Amino acid sequence: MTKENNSKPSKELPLGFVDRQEKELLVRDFIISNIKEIMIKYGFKYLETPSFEFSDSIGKFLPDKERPDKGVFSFKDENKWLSLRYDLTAPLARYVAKNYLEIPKPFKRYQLGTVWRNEKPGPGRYREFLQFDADFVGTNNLRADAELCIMISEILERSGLSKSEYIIKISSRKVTENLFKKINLNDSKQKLTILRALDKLDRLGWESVKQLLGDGRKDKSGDYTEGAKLGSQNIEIIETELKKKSPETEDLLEVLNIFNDYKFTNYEFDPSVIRGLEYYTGVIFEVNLKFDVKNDKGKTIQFGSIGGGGRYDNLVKSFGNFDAPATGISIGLDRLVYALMQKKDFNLKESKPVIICVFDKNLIKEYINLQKIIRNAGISTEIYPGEGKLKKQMEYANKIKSPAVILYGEDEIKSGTPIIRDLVSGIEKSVEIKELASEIKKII
RNA sequence: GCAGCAGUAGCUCAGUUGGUUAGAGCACUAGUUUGUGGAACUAGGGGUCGGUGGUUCGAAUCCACCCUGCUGUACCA
Repeated sequence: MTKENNSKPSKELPLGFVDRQEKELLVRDFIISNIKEIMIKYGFKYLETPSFEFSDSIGKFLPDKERPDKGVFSFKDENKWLSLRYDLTAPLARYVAKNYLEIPKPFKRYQLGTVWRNEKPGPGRYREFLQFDADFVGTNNLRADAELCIMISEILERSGLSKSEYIIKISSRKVTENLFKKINLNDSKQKLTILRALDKLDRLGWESVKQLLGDGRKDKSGDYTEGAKLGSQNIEIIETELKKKSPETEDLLEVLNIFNDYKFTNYEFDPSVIRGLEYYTGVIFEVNLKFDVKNDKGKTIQFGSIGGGGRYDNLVKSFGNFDAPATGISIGLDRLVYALMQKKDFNLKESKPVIICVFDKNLIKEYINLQKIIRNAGISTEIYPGEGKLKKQMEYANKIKSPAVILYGEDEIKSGTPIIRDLVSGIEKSVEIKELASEIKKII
């Protein structure tokens, strides 16, 4: 791939990292501005925490305790290990534990920030991405969980999705706990395997999931996954239980009541929603898109959910002295943007300045004057920033999709009437300087 | 991690029984137009054919290993 000699720096990017261009960034900014507005409306505080944390601050919650560093980027500073954060929830728990006595209880905060994961990237998934989190800390009230779902719907709809294009799937850790009781299962390793299998239901379907609950499954590339080794009777019990269309656990019944009070309907109970396997303790939810997402070659890809969350009542406690139940939601903003851009033409304003052409360097004062007049009128403009002939300047204007060019050579300066060339129609118009700005506005 | 497919110019790709200085379209540069973009025409630059090693008189082409990318799968706190 790299054609450089070893002596030259590589122009390639590390695996899973990407450059992002204006078009995408503008859509992202648009969504962020919606989020901020809605967060203020819902009464959340804005917080920022650093990109790095001590590794054990985020690592002590790793489910795989034998390899605490797997999946994160870390380095050793003096004698301490630091890691780039892999989510915004662990830093929040750390922040709450650190500032517990000062903050209001319950504490509602939202955060926007880049997170990093040292794992294999997939379609629409990178190793560096922007996340949005909103959490309630210090309350058991299930209205918090319900309101998170309602709030995220408002964000999605404000950003351009209709009700038919997304759904909030909701379940509870308690659903699967009851299930394990029913089949008399205590082996925690086996439980984990079962949860992981069920989590794949919407992607793989019942046939494959039953294989994963039993002996194992071979995927279409030929790779084999070991199963949970359940007997067929237990598998059937699981299937019947999970095909139930309405929830039976108390927490979910209450959340559904609250949804009803809010007249919120764009959700569905789905017991196959599992999510982050270890620290969730109660209600869990997932935000799913209901349309196909394609990659840049036009192929439909397995996109998965764009976010989710749930109740994690023991996370803050694990830091030490303070016990605070909590619930929160995370959205992968870059993924949301990626999907949204396929659905909708946002037509947001890119930078497309009117170009003032330079006929002669000695006339630069004249051009600065025009530039000042046009910019003061609130119009994006620039004096051609390079060097070269008029043709080259026109090509530049065309390339950056400039709406118009200002021609002001010796003749025009003599008469004090610059020419505006409309780059879409090609029509040129000679105008008085005092009408310059208003004439440009007619075109753009 | 495992598996399938792929890697030839900036981009999209052509290039089979291995044979001279490796091609096209688009893009780029200059000109046809000493002050006019998007079209056309002319000319030009750009590649140790992902890398290393091997087989051979001779390798983009065959073999081995490695690297990178895409897709699926595992993991995803």
